[in-house]
Amino acid sequence: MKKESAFKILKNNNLRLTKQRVALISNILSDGNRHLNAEILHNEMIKKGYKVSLATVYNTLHDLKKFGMLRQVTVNSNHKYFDTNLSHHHHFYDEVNNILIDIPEEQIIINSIPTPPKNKKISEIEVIISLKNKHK
Amino acid sequence: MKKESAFKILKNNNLRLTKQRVALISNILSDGNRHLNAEILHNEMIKKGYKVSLATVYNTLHDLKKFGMLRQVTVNSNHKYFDTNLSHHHHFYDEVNNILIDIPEEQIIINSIPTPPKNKKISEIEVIISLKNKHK
DNA sequence: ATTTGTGCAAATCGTTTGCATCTGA
DNA sequence: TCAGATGCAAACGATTTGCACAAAT
Repeated sequence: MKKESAFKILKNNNLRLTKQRVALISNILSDGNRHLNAEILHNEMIKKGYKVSLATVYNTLHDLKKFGMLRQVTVNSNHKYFDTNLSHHHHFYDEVNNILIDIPEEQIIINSIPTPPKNKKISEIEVIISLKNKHK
Repeated sequence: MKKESAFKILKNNNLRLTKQRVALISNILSDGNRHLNAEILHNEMIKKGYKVSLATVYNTLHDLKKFGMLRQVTVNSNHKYFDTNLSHHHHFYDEVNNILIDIPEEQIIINSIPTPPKNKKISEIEVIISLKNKHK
């Protein structure tokens, strides 16, 4: 099942089914909604015994992003993640632990939106709610 | 007037009034709401004939951020700016030209906000509306 | 005189690239 | 067979650090 999706993704985009790509994609898709970056993913692969280079991890992440299989989320101020949750949604950003937490789209209702500048249109609305620890 | 604010900021935070810091802060504050980064600021200073090193620019930006005189904004996916507009507000992000445009807080009304996870509280809500060019 | 800041160059971090080699179609 | 992919190491851009020198208190 996991393998099948990896196959399909590669096939649909005329990418060769290399060992590395299949393994990477399977791993990315294997575990629900995740927020990962190249380093995390690379470490996971090594730990699981797959041999992949960091460069290939970057390539594959960018391929998947290009084909709309991953979304990229950046938060203040230093961290960049690829998000395997493709549904439109927002994020909590835990400032203390540096992790993102999904917020389903319907939990944030925006009632008023400014008009975009001339000749521009909205491509995406993203809400990031930063979190700090309670009390203190 | 500009100089005065620079003096005050430094004084209030026990920073020495060095030529470089005063010049940098004056420059940062001189021109309304801006979105700048170290490189931009450094170039401006050079162009205006002030001698400041890039390292000092970084130091000063971070000092000001620490003291709440600047806010840091990051957007997908590569650009990090220091925002001299301290009032709470949101941003358009022009994907084509890589620039930020302020949105006054009151122009975005959020009607429903999810409950933060246990033991966390909201420190900031940030909305980034990405823009692409119309038609096409 | 003492402490703090500055500037430079070297170091670091995450990411990208060039290129020789390998591999899937 | 051979275009496309991989892995490595070198290159890169943004930021940071270490240290000798300079300036502020």
